Amino acid sequence: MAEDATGELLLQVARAQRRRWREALAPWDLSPHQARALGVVVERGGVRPSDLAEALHIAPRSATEVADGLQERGLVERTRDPGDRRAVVLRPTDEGRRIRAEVARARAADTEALLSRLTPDERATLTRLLTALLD
Amino acid sequence: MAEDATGELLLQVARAQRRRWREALAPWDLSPHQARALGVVVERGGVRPSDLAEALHIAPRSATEVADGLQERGLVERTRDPGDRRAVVLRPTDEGRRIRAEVARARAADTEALLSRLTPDERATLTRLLTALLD
DNA sequence: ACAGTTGCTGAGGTTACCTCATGGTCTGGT
DNA sequence: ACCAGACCATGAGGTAACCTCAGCAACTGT
Repeated sequence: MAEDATGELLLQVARAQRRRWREALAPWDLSPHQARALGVVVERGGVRPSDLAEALHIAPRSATEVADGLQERGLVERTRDPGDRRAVVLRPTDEGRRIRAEVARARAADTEALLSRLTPDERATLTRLLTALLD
Repeated sequence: MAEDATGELLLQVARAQRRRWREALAPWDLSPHQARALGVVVERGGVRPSDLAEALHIAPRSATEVADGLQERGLVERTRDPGDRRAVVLRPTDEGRRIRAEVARARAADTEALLSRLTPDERATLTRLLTALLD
């Protein structure tokens, strides 16, 4: 029962971080999922909905809806793939790139605030241990 | 940007653990949320829906529905609070206690499998660091 | 050249939340 | 001893984020 607490702790810390992130995202009225999707679109420059679905681990059909949401907010636009006229390519708008940069900054600051409780040494150790847990 | 990876890692590890847990729960056809609710009911012996809501961080109305789900499966039963005739008390059935014990065992084994990659020393260190992150 | 596959999306369903309204019950001040 | 106001659970009805299935257009291998 005592050692069980480590797993519980892990989830608790992750939950706290996710909650803080959700709050940090509020100013832009984006869900964590939308923010993540926007990140994928900006990073890759142009993504097909089906590839976005794979990146987000959702069904292809659902990526259409995520794209709808971002398009409504003017953060991405749908363009045609010249090499395949069936396909749609989601591209970030200037506004999308701008917002994504702001979100990334807020997110980094948030993580920094959390990890500032640890010394640089402890941080390195934590990174090492977590990496070991991931295979 | 490099230190950013620690926060990312934390979420990744937690996500992996949650995924494994969800899979471990499949044999009983319980959602993580339901398993958690069953745990609360069994641990406390008897809970009012509003208290369950607080424990699960959901609205009181939603606790009624979680209770419905567990009651349908015969894992909890609704009884009246003799001291307050407005109130309902959710109590575990024998089956509920049995399933909860099995789930707890599976969950412990699962956590153990994850943490077995670390030495006892590393585990203690991880626990210490995570605790520090939680205030 | 056409049968089968692929890419997106409309239609419609499920799940897990939510708020608001209602009816029964408790409680503190007078 | 009363009753105004708070409180408990739940019915009714709504929303967001998923899902599957069907359909249309466009691509591809033989």
